[in-house]
Amino acid sequence: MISETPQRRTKKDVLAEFRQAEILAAAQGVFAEKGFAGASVDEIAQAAGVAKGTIYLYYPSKRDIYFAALREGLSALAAKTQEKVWGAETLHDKIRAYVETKLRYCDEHRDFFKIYFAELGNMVTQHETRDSGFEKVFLDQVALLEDAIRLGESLGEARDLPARYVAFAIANLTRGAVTQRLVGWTEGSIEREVELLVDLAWKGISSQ
Amino acid sequence: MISETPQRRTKKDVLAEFRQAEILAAAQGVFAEKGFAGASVDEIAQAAGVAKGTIYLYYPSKRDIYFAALREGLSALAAKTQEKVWGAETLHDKIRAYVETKLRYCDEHRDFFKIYFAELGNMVTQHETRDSGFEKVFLDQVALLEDAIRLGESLGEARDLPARYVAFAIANLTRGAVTQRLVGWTEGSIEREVELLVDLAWKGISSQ
DNA sequence: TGAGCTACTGACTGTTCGGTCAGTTGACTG
DNA sequence: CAGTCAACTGACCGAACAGTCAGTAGCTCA
Repeated sequence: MISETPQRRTKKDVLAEFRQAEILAAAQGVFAEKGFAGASVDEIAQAAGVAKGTIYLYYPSKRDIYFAALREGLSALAAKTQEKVWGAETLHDKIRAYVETKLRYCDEHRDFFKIYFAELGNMVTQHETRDSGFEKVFLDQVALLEDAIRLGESLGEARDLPARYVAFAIANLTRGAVTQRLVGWTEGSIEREVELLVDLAWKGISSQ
Repeated sequence: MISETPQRRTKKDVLAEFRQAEILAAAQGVFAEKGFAGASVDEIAQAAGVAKGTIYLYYPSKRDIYFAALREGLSALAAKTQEKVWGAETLHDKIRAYVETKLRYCDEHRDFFKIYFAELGNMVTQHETRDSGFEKVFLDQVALLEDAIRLGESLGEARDLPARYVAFAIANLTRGAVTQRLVGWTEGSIEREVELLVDLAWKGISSQ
């Protein structure tokens, strides 16, 4: 009996996790298409193939679904970016790793990125977003670059510049490029775009 | 009688314009603080010091107020930027003019910029925005830079690069810097920030 | 002074939608 | 097969809110 309880519990949890993931995926699609305000819980339920009540068995509110969708994609992206940047040797390669990871990830997770960038925009007006520990994840990404640049400077790879500003600049360059792809203003191979962006950034910061 | 009608009409129009502007200013404040969805028409009315019904005497819908607020600031910004960029001689000065105008304007019209950037973010998810002739104004700004860069290339000021990409890059750099200021991640004098950004961009694109 | 007119008001309406909960289904057990 | 239980359902509720319109205030002009 004592040994059975944890087993059943696990089985139940697996099912619950499956449902949660199912709902989350549906929600991501709907939010990406209509934005937070434009999406209704009924729509999400329909997309997930369940009744509205079921949604509320797994998430306490609409906002929670939204943040869950955001958090899921965001932490995966952050982890991947960190891995790639840390794995690169030189500053040049680190910058390429940063830009490339974001651009590729965007191509594979368009829905997530739509939500992500819409939310970044809303952070300016809606304060709620900023208190959700979500600002931090974004700033951590910048810090990743900042550290790399500091290191590069000390090794003489880059000229002496305020690392924080430069890190923001590269992050902004990348964010813009991704946005333009999402909106359809830019086309062409990712490789070429990465090349161009890294080239620009590198010329801007390298010590000759 | 025939000569009186246009006079009275003018007087009436002046009053109407005044009210419109009054409402618009109030709306800008409310939208900047709460975003489109978060703002209610009642709130705007209260901020403007009029009853809700009055709002609807001057604007047909909430969306229309929003777009009016956006359009007003946007066309002023676009005009000013164009003037400054066209007024500059060299490519280097044109880029500085672009960056500086935006950063200064942001400082003076924070409310407008909050709405502007929130909307740029929402353009990714909400298609309505994209059909409102509003996308064009943004792209025109980029085209301004693009032309300058093409000219600079032909004069040997800049190395040979796809002008459109570079124009987007500078626009993104600027947009990011302004966003960071709005959110409070960056401080310090505008002059210094302009210097840094232009320096980075220029090193990136100049022909040695 | 009072008739006419227009800018303005704010209570009201219809609708949308987040969230609830009494009831149903179906799997499992003894 | 009957009984139990948990996952699931969807009609329902109440709040929020965009937009309306009958009524008021106050100015103008005869």
